Amino acid sequence: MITVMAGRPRSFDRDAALAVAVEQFWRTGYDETSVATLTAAMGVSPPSLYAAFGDKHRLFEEAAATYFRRTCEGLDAAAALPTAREAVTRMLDDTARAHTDAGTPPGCLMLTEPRLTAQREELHRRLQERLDRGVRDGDLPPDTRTEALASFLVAVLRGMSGCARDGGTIDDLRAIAQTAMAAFPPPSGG
Amino acid sequence: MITVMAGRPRSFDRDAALAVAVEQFWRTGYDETSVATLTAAMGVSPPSLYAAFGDKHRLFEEAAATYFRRTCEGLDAAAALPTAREAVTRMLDDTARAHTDAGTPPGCLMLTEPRLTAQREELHRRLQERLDRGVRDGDLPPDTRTEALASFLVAVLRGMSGCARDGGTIDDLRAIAQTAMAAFPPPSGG
DNA sequence: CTCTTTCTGTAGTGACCACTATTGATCGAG
DNA sequence: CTCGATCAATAGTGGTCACTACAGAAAGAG
Repeated sequence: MITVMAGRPRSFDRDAALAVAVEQFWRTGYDETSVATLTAAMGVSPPSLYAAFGDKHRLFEEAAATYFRRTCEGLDAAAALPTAREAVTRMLDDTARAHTDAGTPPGCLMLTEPRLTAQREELHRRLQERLDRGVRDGDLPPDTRTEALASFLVAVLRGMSGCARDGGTIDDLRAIAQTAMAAFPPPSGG
Repeated sequence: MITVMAGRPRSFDRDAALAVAVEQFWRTGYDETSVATLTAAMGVSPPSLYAAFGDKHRLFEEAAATYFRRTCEGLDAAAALPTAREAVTRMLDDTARAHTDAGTPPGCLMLTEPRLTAQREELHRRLQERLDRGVRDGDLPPDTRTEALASFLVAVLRGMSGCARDGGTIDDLRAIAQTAMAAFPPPSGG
């Protein structure tokens, strides 16, 4: 079943426009990002935006999903490291870099936007899974409270994002990450 | 020099109205709190609000200062404990309770509101001062990186606030606090 | 009492919000 | 070419925003 495509084709790149929307929502959040600024930044008139993305809320959801997918790729790469400690260390260092990258807005959309609770829960779930694997692999003590440790790590990540939004540098964020790793269980028994 | 007070007196309690404004800003933040909801909650008409508090921005600043003053009282009480470890432990426990108290909005105004960067810097300064005192008192190792530790603690506090806003319970926040304390330097040497 | 001052409520200001009706342009199909 | 379909841009929709002009009410000073 192939849908027949007659009529005038779209004159802008939908993916490129969505990327611009991601950047806007990332920089100023959902509420502070108006449709007028979105259309201006995307180079698209309001009717075209609504035809292509539905409404502001659905555009945000699509933008947030895009952002989350990209974040998870980095997360999976870190999680693939041999031990939980290496995985978490890598994740924190990636975070320090990403949250202060000059080419993108400071901080993290997922960790800052109030309405993205579900994404943060998913992040927590993935973290805990990696920690549980560390327990199974024996590189974390068997009595490790993986859920509390995952909650702690999410809190630290959120704190790093907030620090970046407040103007913190990559070194500030690395100092937080390094200090946080002192709370990570040592490899040899707990 | 005494100012002569003629004219009709104010018909509402300014401090009580301010307390209501604190609660509103705390619950929904600066941008999401409209003057209309403020006047409704405070039981004051718009012109009275503007006569008593200036404008929305100044009302917010006054509300934030009130909130901050109250927070600092608890902070000072914790800081007065004998050792830095006790002080920080108490502060984290107070935070877990305050951020999930049923009588107030979840989380923390100072740690959530983007425009309150100065208050967070002041919090960081106070934390570092208490840690420095711990080093001087000898209950923290002399090589303790107090600035990084203070940044870490602010990050954890912010993470706890965010967790509370996402629906976390007091036990969730206590688990974060307890895990974070594992990163605190042990009392006897570094 | 009058006069002055300050508060109060009603009612509305222009600006911006998310969103859309309408019209005309531009494509593929035949 | 004509025709039908889908796009795009102009120009607005009602609603809400922070904020205020205005007029009447309530107090102290004399």
